[in-house]
Amino acid sequence: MDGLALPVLREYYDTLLRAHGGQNWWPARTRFEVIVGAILTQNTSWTNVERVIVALRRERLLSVRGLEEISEAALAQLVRSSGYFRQKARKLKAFVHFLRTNYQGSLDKMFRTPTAVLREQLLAIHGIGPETADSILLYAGDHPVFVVDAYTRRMLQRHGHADVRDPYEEIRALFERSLPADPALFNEYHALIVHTGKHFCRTKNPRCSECPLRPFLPPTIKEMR
DNA sequence: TGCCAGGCCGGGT
DNA sequence: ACCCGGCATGGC
Repeated sequence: MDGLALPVLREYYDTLLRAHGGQNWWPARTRFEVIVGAILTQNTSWTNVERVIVALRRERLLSVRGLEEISEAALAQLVRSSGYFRQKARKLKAFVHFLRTNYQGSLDKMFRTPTAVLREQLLAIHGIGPETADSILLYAGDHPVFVVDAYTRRMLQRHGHADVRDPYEEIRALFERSLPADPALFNEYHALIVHTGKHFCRTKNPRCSECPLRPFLPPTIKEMR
């Protein structure tokens, strides 16, 4: 992948927006809930996460204090249905510990930190990798970073713009230099990619013929004959 | 019934 | 700098 912007990424966005309309993501009531959801949904379907969010809300645990006061073992049981539950309990604990230690438990203070600095801090937390860090920055903090996930990679790969093994940072840089640095745009674009991916690009039963981006696909071998 | 889902870590080359 | 096994539940 070279260092050039890809104007076609703007066309994809326009096309997806026309086809599906605004997605109004991320499904969450508060910034803290966004962060919890971002951690819980790692390699896990959102339906498995939703039950946990509901349970945590019922237990009044969707707050920094709440997660600080419950034991890790008890938390693990509550997040069970989101999978990797011991790992995720530890990760949630690690995040609130970070927030308390560095920002007195205040998301306001945390998100006032310059984007690049905060991104590095988030990446240093156990359980927060590039996608989770960027989801937190964009969807909870309204910072202008593009979130790259499995759907994003699949889309670029199918259209011949990237390889599966391209590093996360390169994919992110590609989007960020091809688009204006607008959090609302990045937010909507990523939501549209996920929405489109879920409906048309599943490994099983792909309905690619109905995908709005189909006109942009390179011809298959069969079609070239 | 196996495969998959909005990743990340730690240890090994 | 990559590569890989482990982590775990619920839906189809």
